[in-house]
Amino acid sequence: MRFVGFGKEKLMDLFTDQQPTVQQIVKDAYLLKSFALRNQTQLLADLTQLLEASPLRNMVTPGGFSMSVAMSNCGELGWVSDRKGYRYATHDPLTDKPWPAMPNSFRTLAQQSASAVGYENFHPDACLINQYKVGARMSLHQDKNELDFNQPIVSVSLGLPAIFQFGGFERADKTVSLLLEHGDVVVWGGESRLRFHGILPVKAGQNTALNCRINLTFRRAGK
DNA sequence: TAGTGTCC
DNA sequence: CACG
Repeated sequence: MRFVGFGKEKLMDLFTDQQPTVQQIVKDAYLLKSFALRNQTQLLADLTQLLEASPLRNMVTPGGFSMSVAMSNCGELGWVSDRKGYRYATHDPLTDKPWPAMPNSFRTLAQQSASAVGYENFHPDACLINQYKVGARMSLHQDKNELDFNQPIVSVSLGLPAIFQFGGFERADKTVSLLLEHGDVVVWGGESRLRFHGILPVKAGQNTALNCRINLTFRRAGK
């Protein structure tokens, strides 16, 4: 086991599991390196298709600021933000149509990721698609608009690398930083389900097929 | 506070 | 770090 010291709370013990690609972070949080690479061709094809139906758009926060991350959704429910607040909606406010169905390639990856770290009954009904162009960021926040915190969060990273910050249960708590690269998956649930997390501004990058970072976040939003 | 501008 |  390799201890990685991070500040006052010694937040992180990071160690390698039996599977060389799976690392556990703090409690009930896992990094699966390169886990999404196997099916990436199908994944990207499905992504392109569903974004034609529900395009990426920059949503507005309740405070009135435009988010630097462009978003869309697929699945029964989609996360939306506007001046009224954050919530899940069955329909895309841009098209007034239901969000595109969650492709099998998406669902399978999410469930396999969750199973790989012990969440055997993950049934996502929502997939938030985040596009980070160079410079885009996501400040520390909690995923707490879902109805059932017993199900984990599965986050899939594609394209440009980014630094993921994983914190505590208050915004000011010490955070740890993880480099998330193309194909990496982060899963957190249980006692870590409501930890603050965020993404530092994405830097102009390497020679990737995508000139941006795409993040797929799978959740059980409804009951 | 799922942001931003500004100060020291 | 204050601001809304």
